[in-house]
Amino acid sequence: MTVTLADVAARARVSPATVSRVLNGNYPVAASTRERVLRAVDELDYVLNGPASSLAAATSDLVGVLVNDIADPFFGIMASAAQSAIGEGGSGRGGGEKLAVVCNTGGSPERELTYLTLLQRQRAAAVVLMGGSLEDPEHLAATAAKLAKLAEAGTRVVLCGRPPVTGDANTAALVFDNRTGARRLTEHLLELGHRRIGYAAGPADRTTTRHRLEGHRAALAAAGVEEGPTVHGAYDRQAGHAATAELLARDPDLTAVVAANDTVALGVCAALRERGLDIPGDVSVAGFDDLPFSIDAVPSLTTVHLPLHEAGVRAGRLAMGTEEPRTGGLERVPAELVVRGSTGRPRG
Amino acid sequence: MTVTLADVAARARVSPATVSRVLNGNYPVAASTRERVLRAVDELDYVLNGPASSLAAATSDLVGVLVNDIADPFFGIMASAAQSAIGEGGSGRGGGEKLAVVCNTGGSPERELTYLTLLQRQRAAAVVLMGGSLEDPEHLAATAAKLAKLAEAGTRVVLCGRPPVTGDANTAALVFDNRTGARRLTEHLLELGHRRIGYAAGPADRTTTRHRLEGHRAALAAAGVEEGPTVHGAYDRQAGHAATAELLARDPDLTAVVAANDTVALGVCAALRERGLDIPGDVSVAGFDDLPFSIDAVPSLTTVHLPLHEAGVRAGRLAMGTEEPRTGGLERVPAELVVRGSTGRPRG
DNA sequence: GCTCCGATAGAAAGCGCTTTCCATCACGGA
DNA sequence: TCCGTGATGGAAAGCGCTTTCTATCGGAGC
Repeated sequence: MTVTLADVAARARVSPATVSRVLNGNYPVAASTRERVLRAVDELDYVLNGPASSLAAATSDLVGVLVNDIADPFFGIMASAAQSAIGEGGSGRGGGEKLAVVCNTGGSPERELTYLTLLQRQRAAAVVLMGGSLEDPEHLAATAAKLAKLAEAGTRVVLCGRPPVTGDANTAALVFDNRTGARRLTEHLLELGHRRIGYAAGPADRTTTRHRLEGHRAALAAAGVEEGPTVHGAYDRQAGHAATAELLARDPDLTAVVAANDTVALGVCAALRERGLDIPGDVSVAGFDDLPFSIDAVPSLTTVHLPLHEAGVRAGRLAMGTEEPRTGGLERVPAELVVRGSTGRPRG
Repeated sequence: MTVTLADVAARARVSPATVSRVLNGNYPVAASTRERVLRAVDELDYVLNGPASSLAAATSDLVGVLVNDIADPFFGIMASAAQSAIGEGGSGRGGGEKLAVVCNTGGSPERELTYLTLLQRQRAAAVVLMGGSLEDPEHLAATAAKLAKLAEAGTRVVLCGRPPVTGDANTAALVFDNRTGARRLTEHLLELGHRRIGYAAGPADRTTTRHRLEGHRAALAAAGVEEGPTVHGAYDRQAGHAATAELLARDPDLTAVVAANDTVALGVCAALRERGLDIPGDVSVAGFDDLPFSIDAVPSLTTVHLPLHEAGVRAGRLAMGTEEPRTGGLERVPAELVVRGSTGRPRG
C-alpha cells in the first residue's frame, strides 16, 4: 500500500542501497543513476519512512524544544527563533531537514521529565530546555540524571535561561543575567528617590524568581534601603493584580512596585488604577523581559530588555551543532534596563 | 551500550515477546511475570526505542500541531490547550503517552508543507493545523493533496480555525465564526453613531482576513453606510501603527478604526495617541480575539471574544480520537462581542 | 482417567531502512 | 598485454521492536 524504498529501487532499476545513498547523499552515485532514482521517487511520490530510517541509522532528526508556557510570548519568541535557526541549519542526515518540535511543560517538573523521556525514546538529535527550572533538589537531581543520559546517548543538550546542572560535554547553557538586570532596575528606582518598593515576584522556588529577587535585594542592600514587602505568584496578570492588593495591604505607603515580568506588571497597573492610583504619579511600576506589548502599555513600561530572539537563535544553532559552545559551556546573556513612562519620581 | 528489550527479557528470564506485551499491555500476562518484567525495566533503566517500536507497529505516538506564529499568544493559547488535551488523553499504544509537538510555520505555505511531509515521514498519529491559511489556489490544492494523503495513511487530520479543504473522513474542522463576530463588532460601532470607520486588516489573501472583512462589510451594507479605507498588514503592533497613519491620510475624519486583532489594535492605539488623539474621545478602536492583555490595555479594548482555549482542547481531543467529530466534520465556534472602554460615541 | 479448553509464554518472521563489505568495470601505467 | 586502482553499484546483515502462530500446562467436564 505505501510506497517503500524497495519500490523506488525496482522502478529505477537499481538496488535499495543505491536509493538510500541518493537520498542521503553521503556516498558517490553517478549523476545519471541519481537522476533516474530521483525521477522514480517523484513518480511514485515516495516518502521516507522516518522510524525505519531512524532505527537503522540510530538517530533521528527530531530536535525537542521544551518551554514552560507556550502561551507566554516570552517563550514563544525564543522558541520561534530557535525553531527557525534549527529549520534552516541542515548539514545533517536526511537532507538536513531537522524537525524542531516544541513541547509545553507547563512548568511542571513531571511533564518535563516525561517529555525528556519521550524525546529520548525518539532518539532526538538535540534537546533545548527553555526557561528557569524548579529548585527542588530532588527534581534537580532527576533532571540532571536524565540530561546526562541523553548527552551520553549522543543527544545534544542546550539550556536556555537556566543554569547548567551538569558539567557534561555535549551540553551548553545560555543564562540571562537576571541578577544584574534586576539590580539595575531597582537602582533606577532608588535613583528616582523611591524608598518603599514592593515586589510582585514570580513563583517561589524557581531559579529565575530567585535571581531577579537577589538582584533587587543587592541593589537595596548597597543603598542601605530596607526591603519592602514581597509577594509570590504565577507569571500572569491575575497574579500581579492579586499581589498588588497584598502589597498595598502590607505597606500602604509604597511608591513603587517591581513586577516579576511585564505580564505581571500589567496586572499590577490594572489593580493600581482600580484604586484610583496614578502611574507613575502615585506609584511607579516596572516590569521585566521587555515583551513587545510593554511599549504599548499606558504608560509604557519601564522594564529590563532581554534579547529573547537572539538567545533563541543561538540556542537553536547550538542544538544544531552549527555553532560551538564557549569553553566551559556557559554563556551569559546581558540584560539591559529600558526606562519608559511607568516609573518616575515619587511625590513629595 | 544502550539497554534493549532483549536485555530486559534476559534479566527477567522471559522472552522479548513477553516484555513487549507487558509494556504495551494489550495481552494477558500473569501478574507475577509482569512484576518481574517491570522490576527488570526499572533496574536496567530501560527506555523503549521509539523508532523501532513505530516501525514494527506502523504508527507513532507523535501528534503534530502546526501554528502560523508561535510567538503570538493567539496560537500559544490554542496550542497549549491542545497539547494538554493530547497529553492527558491516552488509551493508545505505548502507555498512551502521545507526544504533542508544535511546529511553527511562520505562516509560510512552504514551511507548512515541509512540516507536513516531515510528520508524514514520522507516521504521525494525528496532525492539527491551527489558524487561517493562504487562499492561493495552488497552495490550497497542494495542501489538500497532502492532507488527503495523510488521512489516507491513517493520520487523523484536524483543522482549527481554517475552513476544510477536503471532505475526507478522518478529517475534522473547527472554524471560528469570524464573519459574525466581525459583523457584530461593526454593528456595535454603527449603533454608537460611527459613520467613518477605517479598517486595519490582516495580511491579504488569508482566510481569516477575508472572513473578518466580509463581516465588517456586511454590517456596513446592511446599514447603508459607505465603506471607509482599508489597509492590509501583518498581525503585529507595527502593522497597526503603520496602518493608522495610512488610514488617517486617506480619511482624516475617521471616528473609528477596526483592527485585524488585538495586537494590531495596540499599535493603532499607540499611533493615535502619538497624534494626540484621545481614545475613544476622538477615535474609537476595536480589536479581535480578546487576548489576555486586551483587558489591561488603556483604555481596555472592545473586541470579539474567541474561545481559544476551548477550541484548542476540542481540537486536541479530536486529534486523539477521544471525541468524535460532528457529522459532516465541520464545527462552528461562536465569536462573541465584548464591549469595553476603547469604543464610544463619536464627538458631535 | 482422559480429552478439551482457557490462560500464558515462546519462536520467529518481518517492519523499511542503512551500511559494511564485496564485486565490477573501465582505465592508465609498466 | 596485464594488473593495480578509483569509481560505482549490489548483497546482505542487521537496527530493536511487534505480532502472529504455536506450544505448554493445569484444570473442568464427561
